Amino acid sequence: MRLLIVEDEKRLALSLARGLTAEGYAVDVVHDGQEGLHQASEGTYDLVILDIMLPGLNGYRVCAALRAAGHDVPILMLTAKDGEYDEAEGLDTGADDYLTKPFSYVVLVARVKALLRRRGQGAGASPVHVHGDLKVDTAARRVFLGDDEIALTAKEFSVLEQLVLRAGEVVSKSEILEHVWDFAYEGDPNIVEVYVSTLRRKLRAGLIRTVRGAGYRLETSP
Amino acid sequence: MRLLIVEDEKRLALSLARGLTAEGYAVDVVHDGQEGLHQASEGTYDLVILDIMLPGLNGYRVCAALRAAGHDVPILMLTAKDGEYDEAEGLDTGADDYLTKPFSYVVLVARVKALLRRRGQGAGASPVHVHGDLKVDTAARRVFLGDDEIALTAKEFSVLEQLVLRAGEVVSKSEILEHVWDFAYEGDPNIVEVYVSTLRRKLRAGLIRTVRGAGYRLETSP
DNA sequence: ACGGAGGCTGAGAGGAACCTGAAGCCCCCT
DNA sequence: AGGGGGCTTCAGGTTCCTCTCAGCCTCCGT
Repeated sequence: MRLLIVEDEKRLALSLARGLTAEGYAVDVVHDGQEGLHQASEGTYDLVILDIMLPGLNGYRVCAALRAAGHDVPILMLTAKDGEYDEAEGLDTGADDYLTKPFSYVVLVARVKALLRRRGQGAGASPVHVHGDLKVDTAARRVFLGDDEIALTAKEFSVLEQLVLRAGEVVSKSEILEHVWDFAYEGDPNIVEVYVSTLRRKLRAGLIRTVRGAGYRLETSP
Repeated sequence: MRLLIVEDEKRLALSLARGLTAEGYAVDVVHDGQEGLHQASEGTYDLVILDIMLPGLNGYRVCAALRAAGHDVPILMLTAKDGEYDEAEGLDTGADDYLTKPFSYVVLVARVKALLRRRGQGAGASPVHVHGDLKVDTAARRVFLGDDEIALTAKEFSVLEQLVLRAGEVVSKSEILEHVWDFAYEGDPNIVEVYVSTLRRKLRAGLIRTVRGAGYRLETSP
């Protein structure tokens, strides 16, 4: 993880750099806005820590210029004293977060980690199950086949979920019934077949294999 | 954000609860120390407001017991008259802040916010959430869509906040109810739908997606 | 090859889940 | 005490799920 610190107070910059290096990040430091913009534009950083009061080009400008150029690197703004930071302007220019000096070192590290985590969260944090080109995100309740999102109803999703959770194993119809419906379900057990049929049509025929007399199995390898 | 008020003066408790509810917090009230300890031990509160003079078990005891049990929820102590509060004892038992009655409403709210903010920082939570052109600042309780600030009421904001905090995931109606209203909420669950409807009108229709049979999901990518 | 059990699937009735405009209530401010 | 804003309830309307049913297909044992 590479961080860029744009901060003109050399003592502070150095101390931050030292600390963040100790946390395991690769840290570069520049001392004015112009240089900061130039460096950050390389697009090789995972996060930019940006002071607002800077010689040359102030933090807002740097931030706005980066966004205008299409960079979506996370930006953490630093502001000298309470009130200096104009929240609306900060948000407008596209900063992701801000910290008011003086801040504790612990807080800074926490924010940096939070921003990096948030950024990396596109797919990582939620329980996502992948089997071949099938991707099932149980937190978002979304299903992808290759690049296409497949729209499933609540029951359809729940049935698929049962199969995915035990991918490669045979799951019996009664197990699916008990988990997706109720233990007390009184209806036609055929309902499971109906949903499997729908899933095959919406996804791909070969994905859910029937094991006669036993149940269904989600294929794990193509 | 869920708050617990432990206060035996019913009039005061009620008035605090009312005001804090208006600020957008979910508030529960209990009237004696025993019950307060019990409730707070559930660990579902983000902050506890604790009177010192209480029937059953006084505030110091409740506070100490909570800390002894490993709970680090922020605690704001209330004390009847100047001098009653023994600062050393309060700090010893692990309170985070205290207020001397009579206090103004504004001061109370400010302290509550400060404690919650402080906690949020330590945990690495960041107050600004950006998803596409939607920007939500949970500390300032402000919302921007593109360049325009959107005026939201307390409840509207709280509902949106729940969705933003888990952007991309499905949040069920009952989860929203429990966090924004109370566990004890007896009203029509349809209230959530009403607020979602309002948010869609004030923000943009496509932003909050209904996941039938499951809940709502804030869209993260266009 | 044949029969039967197990499995598949299209169609449609019925209803659950959801949306939203309207109206009442309550609190607070003037 | 009047008015306004926010919160909540309610009910009508709409969408689209769910489940049943019935006929057909497939597999397997004899």
